[in-house]
Amino acid sequence: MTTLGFAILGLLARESLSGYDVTQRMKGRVGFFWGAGHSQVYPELARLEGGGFVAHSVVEQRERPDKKVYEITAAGLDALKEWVTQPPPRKPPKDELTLKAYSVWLADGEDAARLFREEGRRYEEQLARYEEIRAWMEEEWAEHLGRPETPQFASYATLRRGILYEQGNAEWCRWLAGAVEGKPEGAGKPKRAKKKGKEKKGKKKKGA
Amino acid sequence: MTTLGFAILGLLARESLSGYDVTQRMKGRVGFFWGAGHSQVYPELARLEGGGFVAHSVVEQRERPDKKVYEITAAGLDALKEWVTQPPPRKPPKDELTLKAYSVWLADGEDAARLFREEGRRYEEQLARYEEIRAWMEEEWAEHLGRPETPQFASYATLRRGILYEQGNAEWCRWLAGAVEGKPEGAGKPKRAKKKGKEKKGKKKKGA
DNA sequence: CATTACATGTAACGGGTTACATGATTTT
DNA sequence: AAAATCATGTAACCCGTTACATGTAATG
Repeated sequence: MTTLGFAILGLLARESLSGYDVTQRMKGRVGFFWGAGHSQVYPELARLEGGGFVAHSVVEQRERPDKKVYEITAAGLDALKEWVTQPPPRKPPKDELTLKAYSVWLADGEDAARLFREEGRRYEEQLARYEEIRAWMEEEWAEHLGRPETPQFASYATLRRGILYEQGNAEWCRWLAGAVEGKPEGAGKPKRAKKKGKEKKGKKKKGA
Repeated sequence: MTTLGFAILGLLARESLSGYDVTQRMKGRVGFFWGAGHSQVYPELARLEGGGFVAHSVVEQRERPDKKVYEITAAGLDALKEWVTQPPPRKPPKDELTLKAYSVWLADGEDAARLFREEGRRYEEQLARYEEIRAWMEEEWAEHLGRPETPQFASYATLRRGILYEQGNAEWCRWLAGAVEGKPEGAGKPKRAKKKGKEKKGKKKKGA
């Protein structure tokens, strides 16, 4: 069973959904950090059904295409419960922005400052959206949030993870943007019309 | 050009390396959050060479296999500089632990608390390792850390990103472990019939 | 009249992981 | 003698993204 399978089971454990609906939640990835397109969802649902973890019933609709509504089975619930408390394989986080930071010493200071200021702003925007949802949850779901056996509590937990994540990113971007600002010359500032004649190298790279 | 290619160029911009050496840095992923095995590195180096971004020279060694030492070219440096300040495609973070949290309402409270306490401990361990490196850098590289044009500064920047990341994870795990602790048993349904043995008693004590 | 939403699939491609393959030297 | 380190590659497979493919019905 793949992680995507458990992601889908996690949705179906809360409510029965069509493949289309599952795809919508996966796109929005609100609350839980995983994603998938419909081209992954439909085959995975078929696989889950083949394994007996879900079952579908066709719902006929007037003036709309018929849809298959998937429901989690007892076996599916068992598998999901088992999986939840199993420690996940920890894989190194891959973050392209951090990778860029690793080579930021080669870039022009203003260009770099612009990048990290911009990215920081986006993280802050996402953070603001999360904080809104959080406020809504804390008001609307007040009774559930002390009860870890409710799906509302679980949603709140993933949201808090998201908030910490965006906060960390935003803070780091702000710091880095400030640090590289006003950095002395770099490469290709003026529309690459002409090459820089100046070299700032005090050090030289080795190699043959 | 792929992200992996830029990751390798980022290493070679600092020092010339053999494929084996590149693989070692990629495994350790210290400082910069990307990873790759040797089966990815060797073909990618060949592709980079085909594109004129790197060049190799064979270094013969007595009592050791010969090695190809790769050096970044001027074209490679240009491509890397160009890439550094380009905004990366932001893709939804995929985190399996957070996905588990989304379904934590189905799990037994003690099992869940154990998982998140354990994971939290690992994040704290990684954090401690990073803080050590940080202290070392701040002492050893004191002069470089105010100079964004040095590779040392860039390494320090990625380290700070790592510290924030681990802090966020650790804090979240601690909070969640506390919140699910003492959760009433049998959340969705009585469990115990399908447990594959009760090994939970012996809590692997590996303290020393 | 055109676009978006609803609704479900398959196919091609690319990147990443694991396994296959070889071989010398140093350490345990 | 066995295992780890140095050193370089290829092949198979899995997962995820993008594109191909089809069709109705609200909405603007």
